[in-house]
Amino acid sequence: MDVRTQILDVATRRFAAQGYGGTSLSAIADEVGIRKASLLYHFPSKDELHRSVLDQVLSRWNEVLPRLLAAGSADRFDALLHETVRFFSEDPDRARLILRETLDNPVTMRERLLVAVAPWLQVIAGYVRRGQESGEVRADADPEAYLLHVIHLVVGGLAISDTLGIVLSPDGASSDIQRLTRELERIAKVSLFTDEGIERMNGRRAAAHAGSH
Amino acid sequence: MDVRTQILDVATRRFAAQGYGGTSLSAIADEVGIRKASLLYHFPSKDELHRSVLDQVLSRWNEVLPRLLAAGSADRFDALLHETVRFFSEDPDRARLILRETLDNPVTMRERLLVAVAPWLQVIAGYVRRGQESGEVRADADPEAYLLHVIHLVVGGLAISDTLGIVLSPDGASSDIQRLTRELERIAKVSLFTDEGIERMNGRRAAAHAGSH
DNA sequence: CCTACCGATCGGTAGG
DNA sequence: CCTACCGATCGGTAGG
Repeated sequence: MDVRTQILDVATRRFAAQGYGGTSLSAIADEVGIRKASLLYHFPSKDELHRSVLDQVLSRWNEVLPRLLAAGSADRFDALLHETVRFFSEDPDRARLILRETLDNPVTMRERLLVAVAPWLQVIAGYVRRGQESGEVRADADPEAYLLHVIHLVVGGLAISDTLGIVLSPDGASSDIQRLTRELERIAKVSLFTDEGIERMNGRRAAAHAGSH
Repeated sequence: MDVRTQILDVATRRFAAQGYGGTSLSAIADEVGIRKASLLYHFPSKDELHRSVLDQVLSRWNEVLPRLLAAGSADRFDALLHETVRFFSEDPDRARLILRETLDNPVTMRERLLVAVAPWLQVIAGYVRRGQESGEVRADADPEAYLLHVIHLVVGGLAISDTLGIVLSPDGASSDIQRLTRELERIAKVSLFTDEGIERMNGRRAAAHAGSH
């Protein structure tokens, strides 16, 4: 692995764990095994390094998302939710970085959200509204507000999942994360769909499975 | 207002906004209008000041919570949820401080949660289980995991509520926070109670209101 | 509550 | 990728 990638990896972990202000360039350089001055040859400033770390995380997500939206399967919501959970639980540092950035630089993050999140949020909200017309989605749900809460539930929840897990079993079993994510998906689904909608969704999935055998 | 209280107020706001590492003692002292050395007369170290800020926030919450649990009204859950939302939306810095502490010092926060949160979480989880037996609460809900998600939904959601709100309406209307909290309470309730449970709850509330007139 | 000062560490530069 | 070094700022102390 080349030095640049090593620096990005270490910096991602450190920024996620201790934040921008709590991480020094020397600490990153030490862990990589080079001098601070050498790090500043690859990234001209601490700010540039931080930007690169964020860009890397967000671009990975921008690769995954359009593929999910384009899939267009019958139970699109199910797949979208599950893949989002998988993406952030695969590496919780992604979630921690986004959460930290939202706390540290709310103004910058607001602009980024407006550009990167708002458009496809409107698209999914459109699906939700169509679901309300057909009776599959609860009539009293607020599509945009609901989606924002679910995104936050996933991103924020996985950012602090190990801390939440400890309350379930003080010895810290790894099964706690599973228990938390299963309940998270239950909350997200049951607060969106009507009983009729859930039945229809299960019916479609059973049909799809039967057809593929 | 005495100097000590002024220092605590300014420090609370700064720690919530920029975190521990991103806040300097000089910056706090400047805003209060004293010298850094004078600040260190009232609080012997930055760490002590930080501890005092956290203690102040958590002790306020420990005043409110037992009163809510002791109330023992029929729709206890409704009141508990609503008051928790009110407490943190009254001053979102409380939520930001707790969220930051969870990210910065997960080990310390885990111990604190085990001591301060786990006991009464078990109590409320007991209520939820009784609700499952009587059919008011959904049978497939995981009481402890559910409660942790709702706590996170409230605390984390209010910590970043202004950032989430901007996606709803780019000009940033204050009504967005209302829209978000209303949807938050809807998600929390509908994912916990069965339709029968909600009907019973509304019935009880109507009866209570009629009785009080 | 102040002035004056401390060593340590910060991000960053010069020059090789 | 290194050594050597910069000014600025950090948390904290001495002494009044």
